[in-house]
Amino acid sequence: MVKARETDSHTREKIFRAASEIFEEKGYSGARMQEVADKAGVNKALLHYYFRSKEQLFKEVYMALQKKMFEKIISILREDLPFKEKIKKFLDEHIEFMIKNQRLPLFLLNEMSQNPELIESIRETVRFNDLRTMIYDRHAKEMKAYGIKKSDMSQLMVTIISFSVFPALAYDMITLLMPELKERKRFNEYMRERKDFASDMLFTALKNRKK
Amino acid sequence: MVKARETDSHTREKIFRAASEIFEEKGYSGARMQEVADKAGVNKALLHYYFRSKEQLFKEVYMALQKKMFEKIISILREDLPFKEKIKKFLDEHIEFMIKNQRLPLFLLNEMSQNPELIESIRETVRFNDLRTMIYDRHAKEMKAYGIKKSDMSQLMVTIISFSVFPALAYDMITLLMPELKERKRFNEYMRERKDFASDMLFTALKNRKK
DNA sequence: ATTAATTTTGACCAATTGGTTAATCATTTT
DNA sequence: AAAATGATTAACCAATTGGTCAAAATTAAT
Repeated sequence: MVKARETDSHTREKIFRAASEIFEEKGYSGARMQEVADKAGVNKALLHYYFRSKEQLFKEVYMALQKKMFEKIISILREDLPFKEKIKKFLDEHIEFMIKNQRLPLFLLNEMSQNPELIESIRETVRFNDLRTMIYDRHAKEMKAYGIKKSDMSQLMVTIISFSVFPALAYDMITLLMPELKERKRFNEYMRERKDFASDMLFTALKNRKK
Repeated sequence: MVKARETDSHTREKIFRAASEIFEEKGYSGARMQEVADKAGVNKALLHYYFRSKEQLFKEVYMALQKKMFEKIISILREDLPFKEKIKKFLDEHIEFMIKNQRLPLFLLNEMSQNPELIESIRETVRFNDLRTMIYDRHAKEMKAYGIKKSDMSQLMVTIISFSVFPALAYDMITLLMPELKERKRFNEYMRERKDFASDMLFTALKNRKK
């Protein structure tokens, strides 16, 4: 039984993964340490051995998930592409990301609202100053061509992000109005349809906007 | 026999209001019966006297809040107005509604995802069959003029709703990117700006859409 | 092989939490 | 005024939950 010392970090990892799933599904206050232990297949005392407390374990999980979310958004926006290409790529990749991580944004927003001090912790792991300025300055020429002012950027960015994030967030509300989307496959199709829908709507509006 | 003393419904009402606030803020699993009692200024046993259990109290609160949310959306969409007016009115009224009820959608979506059997309960209090069909059929002519097909309605409706709901849902994420919006006053301004932004974007896109 | 260090466990603890109950207080009815 | 009914409370209770600890099991070092 050379079960080896690899179990060291292996066990910690198992716990972390189980905790991630359970916290993401039930939130901090809904999650139970015993359930995490069961899912990880270890004794509950081990959770405290590797991660002092529920709060610590949660914080580590939260930070990782927060990083996952924001890094995805920011890395795409940072890329060196023409504006239109960049937005299209964002919609494509981020909608795929939301398909694979449907529960992620609801979890994050909920915990943020529950625990305001968590919010700023993102700055420890991901750097982003004023994304508006960054994007606006980088695409100065194109912005001018579209007649976009810096002050328009706030509405614009929220709108673009909402195209991909909102359906993931509001899944349960949407499927109430459109029950056929409850089927996973149909919902994913719907999300992928949304790539072109959003891109068309956005750029048609920009191209023809009134001064 | 005179219908009991005024305190009857008064106390029940106080508890219900306190519970509404606390559930909306902390969710089912984060809320404590003792805290509700304190906020209502009554003994904890009274909560059980008027509402059997935490679950019952929660369900009553949830149903009321759910009704509040959906009735607002649906009542506007039902009104007898030309399509464009209707959408503009929706954006106006619903954005004002979201300003006054910022936490409402996050609460609802969270509880729905936590407790799937709650979702369908809406049908007990608010009637809405297929909103898409209802709206599409009612505005058949205008839809044709815009070149909108019935199959476009799903994306369109989600997009329109997201204009008002997403900023309320994603408030904490948005203020992370735009810290100046943390000030309540500025955020409300931002929301009101959004009425015209959304309406312009939507109708410019519709008017110029490619076949 | 022995010892030392690390990891894992079961049994236990104290605090919290939803819920109950019997007594008290207030109001209405007779 | 007394009895009856309803509202309110303090004191408990049982279950759950995060957390601890000493012993056992496993792995590494001597």
